[in-house]
Amino acid sequence: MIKCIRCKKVNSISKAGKVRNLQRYYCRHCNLHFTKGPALDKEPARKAMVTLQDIAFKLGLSATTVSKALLNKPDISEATRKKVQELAGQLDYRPNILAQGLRKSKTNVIGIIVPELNNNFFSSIIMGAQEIVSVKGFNVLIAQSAESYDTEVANVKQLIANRVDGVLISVTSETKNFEHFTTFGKYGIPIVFFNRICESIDTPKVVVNDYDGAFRAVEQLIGQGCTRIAHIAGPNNLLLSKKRLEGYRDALKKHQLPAKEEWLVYCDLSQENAKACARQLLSLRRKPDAIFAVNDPVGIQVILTGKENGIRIPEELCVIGFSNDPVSGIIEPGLSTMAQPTKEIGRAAAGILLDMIENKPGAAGLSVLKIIDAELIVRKSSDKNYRDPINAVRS
Amino acid sequence: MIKCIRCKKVNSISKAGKVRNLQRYYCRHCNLHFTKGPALDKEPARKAMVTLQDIAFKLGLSATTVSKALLNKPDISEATRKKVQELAGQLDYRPNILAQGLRKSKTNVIGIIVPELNNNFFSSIIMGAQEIVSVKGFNVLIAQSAESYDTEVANVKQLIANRVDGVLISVTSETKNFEHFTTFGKYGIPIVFFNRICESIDTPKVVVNDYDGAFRAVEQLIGQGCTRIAHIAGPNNLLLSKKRLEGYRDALKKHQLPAKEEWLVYCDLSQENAKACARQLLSLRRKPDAIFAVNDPVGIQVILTGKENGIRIPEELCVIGFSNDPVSGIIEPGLSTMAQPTKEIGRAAAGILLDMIENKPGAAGLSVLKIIDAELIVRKSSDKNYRDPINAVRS
DNA sequence: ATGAAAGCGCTAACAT
DNA sequence: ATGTTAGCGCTTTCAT
Repeated sequence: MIKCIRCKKVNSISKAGKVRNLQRYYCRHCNLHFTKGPALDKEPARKAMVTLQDIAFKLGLSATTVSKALLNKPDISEATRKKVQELAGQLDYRPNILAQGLRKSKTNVIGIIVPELNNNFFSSIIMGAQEIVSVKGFNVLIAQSAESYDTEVANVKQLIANRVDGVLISVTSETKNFEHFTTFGKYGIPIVFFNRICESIDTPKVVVNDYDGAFRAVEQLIGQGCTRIAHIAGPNNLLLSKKRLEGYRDALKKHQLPAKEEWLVYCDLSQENAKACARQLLSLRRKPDAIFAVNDPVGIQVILTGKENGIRIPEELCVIGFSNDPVSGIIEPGLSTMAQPTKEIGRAAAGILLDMIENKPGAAGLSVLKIIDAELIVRKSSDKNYRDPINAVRS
Repeated sequence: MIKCIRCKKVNSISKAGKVRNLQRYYCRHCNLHFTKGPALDKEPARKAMVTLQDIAFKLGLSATTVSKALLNKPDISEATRKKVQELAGQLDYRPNILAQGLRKSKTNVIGIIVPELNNNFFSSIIMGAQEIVSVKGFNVLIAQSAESYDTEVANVKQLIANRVDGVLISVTSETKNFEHFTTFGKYGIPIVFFNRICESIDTPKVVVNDYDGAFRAVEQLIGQGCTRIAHIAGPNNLLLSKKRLEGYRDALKKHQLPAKEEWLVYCDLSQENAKACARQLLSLRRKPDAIFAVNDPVGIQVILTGKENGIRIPEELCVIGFSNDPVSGIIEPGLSTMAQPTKEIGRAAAGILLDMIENKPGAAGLSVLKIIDAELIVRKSSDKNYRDPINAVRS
């Protein structure tokens, strides 16, 4: 009797043709096709991994000698070293990382905690970090907090259980208590914060110059003649929100522009809430003529909402964001923004973390703050003189 | 003398204020701020991880008994079990995953090989997979092939060296030889292909119905009255490219529309090449009145290129893509597409992989093909009757 | 119901 | 220059 390999049911199975000479079946319960193979030779030829012992045995040496030879220790004869390395190559020997880790209390794995993997900003940073650590033989374990404090606490436990050698962290938008991160410290696991950092923990941090970036963004709007400039800020517990808000306020102050209470709204960074914030600002009696959004996804919602309400951008409303999401270059009008060099942030954070992992002793008791400049990118959304490309005029 | 903790230089250091009562320094060479802490109590209070031994000792038991109690083995008295579990909870005991793995030859880690992390389609699939495997206590190791065959081969080695228990794979657009994947089989590591699958390896696969999706996409264009329908296909070694091409051809055939040679171009899926393909099609003397793009990123380049050339979409040119990238709903005009349920793909592939990992014996010698339907989403790019939202008319 | 012993694969300390 | 011993933390026989 043929059973579904998923649900084990028998009566939902029907034959479904043949594939490469094997009878194919279909389980309508699971919506699953599967093939019953020729039992694959019973003993599945499952090659065991090659170990030091294997090599030692074949060469009539001890495992120790082989280990030393492979690690290029000085007290091994050239001849032996060569023999060993050659055979290891032939057999495609890979040291068992678990055994190594167990022995050395070092896993060669770093963890990364990000709010959301599914987000260009964070995935790019991860790529940058991976680039750096992989050349040193480190693997990356990614943990997603999904912007949830509870999940973030669980992430910490997960990474500790995995005995990671170090962790890169960008905190949740709802994290106000940072107690859980100190657990890493207790176990001597170094951590580096990036982007969304925790001020109160004395450990290295990598950020862009949020204050300066915001300041310049707002000055760009001012340069367009905007005088009623609103700001959709991020959650107040995020330092970057505070810094960008500060930059916004100081830019207005410098140019003696009003900073009306009603022109400042806080957003939890969710798409829905961003839209709500945009609606709120755009339905004001004393409507702003420009909006500085705490980040691009929010800025994009502003543009979308503006368009839905028939507001002409940039003529009636200038918009600028922060981060330079790829969508910003595609949406129409293009969203001006302060670009963050994501790969570089990832690389910098990873570099510092590796330093800490490698110079354990020296690294204790010092804290680094690496500040990377953001770059202004002006697109149509905040450029009243913007001319559409010539060849598009025809349309 | 204060040295930079990065470059170790002494003469590029200047004082830079105080932070939380600590002297802050700045290295102009590295553009780095750092603080010299109070040496953090010399012995950094670095708590060692709690082990079975620790618990056993405190309770006057053997490690064996503690292990059994924690694993809920039947031959332990209720009283002991309770005592042990309580203390373990108090001490926040976490079994050492490496030791467990070494002992059981099982790491509880699955690998995922994707072309690019920085891509909504793949990152969403990873999220779906992670969701499923994490509840069973598995971790995910992500390897990026960067669309490079050589990197993919390296990824395989990396994952094997990490002794992963199973692997989810979506192959590179340039992978023609699948030899390297058989290495997993040799070591008894189960693999599941998704999306970009390898036909020739007898192992489970999860895909959307590419043929049917393409067929319906093209029929949608035909329903708009388009008769000169072009296709930007994917690399020919990808099965999904072939299937979508087939669906395209059959839809044309069914409706007795011409399938001109010059209306079919192949794209390597890079943004630059996509743009080039779009240009090529749009500069034809006998210009197509519709383009079916193998995926959304390519479709987006078609729209962008069309707009650059003053071609009105959808009036002069209809466009449809595949996958439903978030950008497709934002670009103007909105890009019609066949949506792929990414999370579901990830979940399905992960579920099958876990089955294989858990029923090692039963799983050998059978192969599953799970086909998920794509869903047609019509947006303005292929809807000649599209009406802009009423409240936008004002603009 | 409990524990002693062995061993997963590796490496560092200590002989020889 | 090579090998012996021991142990990282855990689980699995196999006693008791």
